[in-house]
Amino acid sequence: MKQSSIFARQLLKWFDVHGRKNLPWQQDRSAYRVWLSEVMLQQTQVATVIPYFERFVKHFPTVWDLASATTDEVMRHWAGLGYYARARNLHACARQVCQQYVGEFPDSVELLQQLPGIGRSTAGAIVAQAFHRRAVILDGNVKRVLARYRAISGWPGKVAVQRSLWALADSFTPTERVADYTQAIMDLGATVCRRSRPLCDQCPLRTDCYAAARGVVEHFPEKKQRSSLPVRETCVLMCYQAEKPQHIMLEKRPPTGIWGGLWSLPQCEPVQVPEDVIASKYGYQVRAIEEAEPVMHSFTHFHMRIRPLRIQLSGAASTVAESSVSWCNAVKANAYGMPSPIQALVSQFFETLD
DNA sequence: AAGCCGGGGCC
DNA sequence: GGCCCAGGCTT
Repeated sequence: MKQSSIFARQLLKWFDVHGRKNLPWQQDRSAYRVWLSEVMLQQTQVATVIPYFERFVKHFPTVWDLASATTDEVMRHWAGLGYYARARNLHACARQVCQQYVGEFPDSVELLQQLPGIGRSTAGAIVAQAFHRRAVILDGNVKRVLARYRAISGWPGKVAVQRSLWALADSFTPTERVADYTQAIMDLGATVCRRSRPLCDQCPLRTDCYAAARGVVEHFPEKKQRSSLPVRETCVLMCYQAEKPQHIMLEKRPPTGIWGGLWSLPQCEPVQVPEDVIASKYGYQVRAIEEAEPVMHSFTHFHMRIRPLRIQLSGAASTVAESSVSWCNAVKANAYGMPSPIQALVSQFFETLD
């Protein structure tokens, strides 16, 4: 038997036992309901979509109801789902279907794809699930299943990788039970062939899966390669008082996040006004600010451009009491656990003292 | 080809 | 707090 038919056969056998068959849009199937669910499910998880779908079909039972609604009314029912261009396209699509097709969705991928908000994969899903005609889908779940099954390397956003995945998807799509098949491969991707912690011991395709055979399932699909890491900018405040210039203000960072629990210099966003930050957060007035040369520091996922501001304070702290603040001098500096770039800046600060 | 849209789940 | 998600559209 051909490999391509083994794939569908094993998948459908699994679907008959473990597949999802009680989703709202699987009941009372019509092109309208399938289309609506597919658009809502673009980049949105099933559990999030369900209540929106039910409210939507209650208020707009047919494509005619949706087409004749106002934009505000449609947007109101979409509010909270995100990607609001989907709602605008949905409304435009409903109107076009009523005007151009007398309220009947066309049953071919080519015609469906010409409608707003319907791309290749959504068109395929509608054809397979609403019209029970053979059509190919390739959404995030299918991409993951296929990339692992055949160990397809490269990031799926690349055109060459997309072409390979579409070709694979096409070759595995059967001519019988296409509605169940498309649901099955999505269910497998969502529940077994998950992005993280896949349940390979429950997978019906395991014996023929290249990635599983090599023990590298979680290496697929590959992530987008970051050619240049993003650069974030922050200002560090090197605060000292004229009366005791040998001390610098340190602040203990929150226990979680970047540099969690370490001592560091107070920070602010480049868009903030340091004078305001110091007054409101630490209760000091500023006498003078001098900006030093920026320092670069690299993390795994981004670069940080640190702009040191040497700030002379005037007067004592007013009402604001910061328990997480400490005044550090050159002798005590070693006793503070500081991130290396901050450590370097603090040492540099003490070296430049008279 | 790459950026954008967005709220929510998950780690 | 980052990454990803039943993608499609724009530049």
